[in-house]
Amino acid sequence: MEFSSTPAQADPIEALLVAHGLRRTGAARLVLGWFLAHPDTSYTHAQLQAALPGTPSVGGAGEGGMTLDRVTLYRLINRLTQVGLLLCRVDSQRVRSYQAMPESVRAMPHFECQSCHRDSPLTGTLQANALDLEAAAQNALQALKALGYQGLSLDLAVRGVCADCVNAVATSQPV
Amino acid sequence: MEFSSTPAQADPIEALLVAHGLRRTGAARLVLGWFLAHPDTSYTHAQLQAALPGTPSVGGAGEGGMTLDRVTLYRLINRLTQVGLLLCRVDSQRVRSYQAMPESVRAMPHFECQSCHRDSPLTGTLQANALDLEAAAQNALQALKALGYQGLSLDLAVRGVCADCVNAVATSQPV
DNA sequence: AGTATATCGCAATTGAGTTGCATTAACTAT
DNA sequence: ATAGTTAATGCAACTCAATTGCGATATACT
Repeated sequence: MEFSSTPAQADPIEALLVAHGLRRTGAARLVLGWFLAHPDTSYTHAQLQAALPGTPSVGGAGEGGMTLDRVTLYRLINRLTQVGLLLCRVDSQRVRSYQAMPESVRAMPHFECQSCHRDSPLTGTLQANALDLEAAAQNALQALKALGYQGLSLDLAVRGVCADCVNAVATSQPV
Repeated sequence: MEFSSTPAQADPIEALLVAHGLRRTGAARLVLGWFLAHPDTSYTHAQLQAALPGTPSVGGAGEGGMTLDRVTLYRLINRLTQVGLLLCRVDSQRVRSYQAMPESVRAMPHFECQSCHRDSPLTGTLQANALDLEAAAQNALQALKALGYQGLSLDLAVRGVCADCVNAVATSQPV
């Protein structure tokens, strides 16, 4: 309903939805639109629901003001993920976070401390090494794409105990 | 209690425990011993409790026969992980799995399908690429070790939608 | 020995995510 | 446009890995 009754989708968001076999509902437009408007930013289900216009606060975003049901949002992001529109990660605290599937593949190497559960990106010297990794990874990605895989993304996680926690253990308390 | 009252630990398992500030309890010896006896094998909490001697079935493993409490096992593997004796991963279904922290770093690249949630190791052509990745990764690891990080492990995850699921979406049902 | 403190075991709780089902809205064929 | 089909929504109840509180034990320290 609303206005343009034309089944032809000028809107790129709606075009993506139909191209992936999903219906053009208000919720789907809202959520996919949000992710596309915030590339390279990942949201947990809770963060997304808080960020999405509809709740209280800020106000004048795009849509009206109705809140999206918790379960509806869960099912929607599941659908978007299953068709490859979203990228889903599970963090070290077992919470899923989602972001728009990136166009180009980036390695984004990060370190997860198994003691304090901090997750920090590898920087400095490590980032330089990361670039090598990224280059090497591109080849693997190309091979997968050739096999018909879609929406690929690379996650390089280094796990261990960070220097802070190693020291903290020596003097008792974890950091 | 029991026998050797010598605080000096001939047992390498007990040596590891004390070296990491943990007490030499029966549970700790049992669990750490199990992990060390099964390198490169990862267990979820449930799998570990089932595998550990003490329950019913098989019988003559090592210790007596008393079952380990669920919560005790949770806390024990948490402690072992925090000091770097265990490596902990969270799979795509949000379940943690643990294994003995490997000596040498291996990349073990794997693919996680976001639709069917299958997690398969990269093989064949992809494995060749993986070796490049591994080589590149070693440098990053060395850098971290130099900074005082401990018990490092590398996880290379490729995420996307596998060819099966891409086809399945076209004809409706996910695989 | 005697004391301090990890660790254990049990019960109850948390919290992300799921499932069932009746209702509503979007697509599809007439 | 109009009726029929099927997906998406919303609510309540549920699952399940993991955590927390706390009294009871077992290790470690002096």
